Amino acid sequence: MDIPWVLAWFLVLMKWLVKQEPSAYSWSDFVKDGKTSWTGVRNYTARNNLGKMKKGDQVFFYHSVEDKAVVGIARVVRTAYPDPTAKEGDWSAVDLAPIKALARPVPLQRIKADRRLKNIGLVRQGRLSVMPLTEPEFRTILRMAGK
DNA sequence: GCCAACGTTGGC
DNA sequence: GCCAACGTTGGC
Repeated sequence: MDIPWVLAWFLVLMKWLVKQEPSAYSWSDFVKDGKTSWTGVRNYTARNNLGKMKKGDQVFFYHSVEDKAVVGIARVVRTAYPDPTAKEGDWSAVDLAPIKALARPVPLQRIKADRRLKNIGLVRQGRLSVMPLTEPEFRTILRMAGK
């Protein structure tokens, strides 16, 4: 049986979450730019996750330190390429573009309080800056944001 | 290859 | 500002 190509494509898309300190680069900076290259990742696990991103994947934008909340959704517009800001070493960047801000940002506190989200990197590995989310995890956060 | 020392991130 | 968690570095 053939799967319609639209559905097939939907099934392979992955979900991600990236962290950024808003004092360094905020969601509003991102919206103003319309697109950005996600450079500066210097952690192997995070870099490997960047490498798995596919064009069209959806990515939550999380504000660390000051806000501690998921504030928006972006999409991958260019897959991994060598990070131009890396003077040495094998580091990667991707290009992201904003889709939309969440109606209500989802604070870390609420994420931690939800049993369905207890396995996400944000909770289990606090320092990881680029992490995958399962489809249910992604939808749970989306629902918490109130459509 | 082990592990102590050190550096960084990020929540509290 | 503190500190836990984690990653990296470098001496042995």
